[in-house]
Amino acid sequence: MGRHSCCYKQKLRKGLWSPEEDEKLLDHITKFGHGCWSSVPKLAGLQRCGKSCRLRWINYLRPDLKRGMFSEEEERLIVELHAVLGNRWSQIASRLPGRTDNEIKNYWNSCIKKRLKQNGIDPDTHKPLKEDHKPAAAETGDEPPVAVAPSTTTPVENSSSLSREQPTSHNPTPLCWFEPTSYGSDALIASVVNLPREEACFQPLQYLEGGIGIGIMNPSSSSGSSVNSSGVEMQSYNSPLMEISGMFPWSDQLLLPNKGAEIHIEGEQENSLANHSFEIMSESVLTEEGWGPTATSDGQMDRLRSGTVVDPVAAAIYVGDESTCSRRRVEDAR
DNA sequence: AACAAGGTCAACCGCATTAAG
DNA sequence: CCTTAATGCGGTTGACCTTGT
Repeated sequence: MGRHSCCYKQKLRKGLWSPEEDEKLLDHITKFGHGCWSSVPKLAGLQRCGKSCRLRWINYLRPDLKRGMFSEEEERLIVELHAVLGNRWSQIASRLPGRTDNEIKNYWNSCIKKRLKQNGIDPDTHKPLKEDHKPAAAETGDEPPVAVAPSTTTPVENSSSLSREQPTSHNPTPLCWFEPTSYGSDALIASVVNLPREEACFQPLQYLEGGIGIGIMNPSSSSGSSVNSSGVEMQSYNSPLMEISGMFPWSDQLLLPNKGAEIHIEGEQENSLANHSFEIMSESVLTEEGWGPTATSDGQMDRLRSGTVVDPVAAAIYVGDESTCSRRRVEDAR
């Protein structure tokens, strides 16, 4: 255990990669693929250990890397995912196409962390810092606000410091979101979901385990509201089942090539139970074959497939045993 | 121009997990 | 089941760069 055996070998280069080394590695992997990493340096003619080659490929040479500055949307996503996942950089990276875990980790440590602190947010807990730790207003001055995970913000912060766009007909105001029952729990992970009433768009979250659930809540299943520790109004739902919901197990075709598969809820907004429909946007991903037998109840899947009509007061992507999921709706303060 | 301080980021280290024999 | 090798991940380091004095 412990150290990789190749680390003991002599005459292995360390440190920065030269352009020649990059070329050799790129050429080799382009032609033959990496296969077993420990054999790559020998086959590619490099005086490096396999581990070093792997890292160089993943973090620098891979052709699908995006590079360049992080967009505002990427930054917001990182903050939101970090609020749920903590320092699981590889899982966060899997949600940002073209970005590496190392890149995100560096960006977090050098930029986001600092800005969250300046905004009075503890980057570790994603909760407001204590009053005496907050910087003076003058100190927070010119830095643009960083997006804050919704589950951690107070209503005041929602209206003042979030860098979300203003609602328009194409970009409606997020109605609500969900909080996980506890960080690190797989029971419910949906805090990254903002639900525009008119045009909810979800992306399956690769890090979830067990499956993906899609559901729509009916206000009639609400058991009442309460105010959480951050002062955010929470709506509780008693019913273990939503009006329409289903659990779909992860499968390779869902996870690997189509991380960005989308599920839309679309339709005109009216206050009736008959004005919204599901549409599976990527049939190649969420094929019927790919849907598992663990649907919550008979009939619901058929309705979902055919684009059924419901009132999406709220929706969530969650995982695990549905019966253990406590779903909470957070009213948008705006 | 020279230096110091702070920031950035590529790469390494060491541990945990997984796979193979 | 045990051992060992391979792989993956997060934390850390240090070289290089930028900015301020």
